[in-house]
Amino acid sequence: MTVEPLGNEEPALPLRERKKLRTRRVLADTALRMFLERGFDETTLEDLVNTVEVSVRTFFRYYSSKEEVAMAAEGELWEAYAAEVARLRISGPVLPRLRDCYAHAVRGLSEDWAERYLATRRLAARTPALRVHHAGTTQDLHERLVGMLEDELGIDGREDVRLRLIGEMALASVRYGTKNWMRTREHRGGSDDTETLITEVGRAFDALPSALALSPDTLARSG
Amino acid sequence: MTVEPLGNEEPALPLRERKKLRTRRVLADTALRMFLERGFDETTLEDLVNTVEVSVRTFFRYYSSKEEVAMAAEGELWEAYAAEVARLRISGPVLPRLRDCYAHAVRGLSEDWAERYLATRRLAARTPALRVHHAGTTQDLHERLVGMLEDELGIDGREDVRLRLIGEMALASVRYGTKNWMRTREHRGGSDDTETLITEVGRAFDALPSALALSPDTLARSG
DNA sequence: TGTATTTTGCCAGTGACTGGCAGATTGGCC
DNA sequence: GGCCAATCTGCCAGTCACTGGCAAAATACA
Repeated sequence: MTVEPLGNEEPALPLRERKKLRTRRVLADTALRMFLERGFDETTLEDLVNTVEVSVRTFFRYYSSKEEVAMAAEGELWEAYAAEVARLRISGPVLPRLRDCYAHAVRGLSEDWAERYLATRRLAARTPALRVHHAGTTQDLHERLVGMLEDELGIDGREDVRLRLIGEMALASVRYGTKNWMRTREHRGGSDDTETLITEVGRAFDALPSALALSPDTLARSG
Repeated sequence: MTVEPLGNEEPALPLRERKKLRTRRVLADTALRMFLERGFDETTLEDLVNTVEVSVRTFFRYYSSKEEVAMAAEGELWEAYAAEVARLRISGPVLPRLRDCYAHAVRGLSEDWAERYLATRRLAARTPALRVHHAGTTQDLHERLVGMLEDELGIDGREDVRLRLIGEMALASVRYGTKNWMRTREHRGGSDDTETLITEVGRAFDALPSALALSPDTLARSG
């Protein structure tokens, strides 16, 4: 493998684990770069594994599909977000807690994550297959989050849809916050991407109640 | 093709068109039946086209993927829904209009649609590939609906997210209304499925404002 | 009945993905 | 350092979804 070491991180892990982590990372980075350069559909899996110098069989031991390796950065975010919500003990309003979980999750990711994520989402925006994959993983995340919250709060979703609606709101906030973040980064490559993303998503979260309250004429049941 | 005529419908259409419509329909019906019996992954496309007695090449002139033919009933619904919203001229509250569009769309579908749709959703519930496809088409529908509404209302989504939130609300209502409908039909095969579906989705629509209003403690920004 | 247009079937190919098995690499133990 | 067990990797052969091209069949229309 033509890879230089990634520097000092987790010297506690055994060699084998570090090597696996590195392969996983190189696969995702190389895939993202190649997909951005040549296009997702135009780049075959064989192109990728030849570049990284692993076999096709090995690739599928790290990622379950071509789409998954392309969206690896988003996968990291969803995992971190779900992990934050999993360790949540709730008392009080749910929505701001979900907002904080998102912020914590993003801050816990590696330093260059934001840049990779921006590139990932730009790629997905112009690749139908990745948009579908994105929609699927987002839906799965929603199910996981709501399921965990229902367990934690002892709520039966069959009878009370409010929690599910809050889940939709939270995901909508993440969606539109991220969309705005991408827009701000559209014409200028800025630093401090991570905090900007958190700010934008947090803004979308905070704007939710007022946005809903501000449109009684459009939201109200009958005028 | 071992197919009996479907009876008296649209005698105005030329023979060729009727034949195409019938092939399209037989493909979807047969696919749904085979997928339900043997499972989606276990049924190959070749199994399907052998049963219907068309070539693989012909299949792909009617449906763009194995997933699409499985979800054909949902595709009809999305098309009808989008068409209703397209012809909408808005003055007043948006959400109830979207609810009515949905009801009109469902009522305009063929008589046995509800049964096929129920079977389709049950199949999707146990088939990961179809859940992903469902998430993708739902996302696409959302984009289409919001785009049309923005054009109609002259709203720029970059500045005003409220319309997009209303779109999310509408789709959430359709989701949970449909889920409840599936639940009511779970243990008893009932007739009048179409009106029951409309009722359930309408109930979800109508419950939205109160559901949001009823949970100030969980929705409010800070207590 | 003849002709133009559309639809279909066949063929050969690409590319994503998988199971099985042999060989290489690593971790733990002496 | 050397050895065994566990794990990881690469190769092979195969399945299946999906596609372009071209010739044959079916249909519309005169």
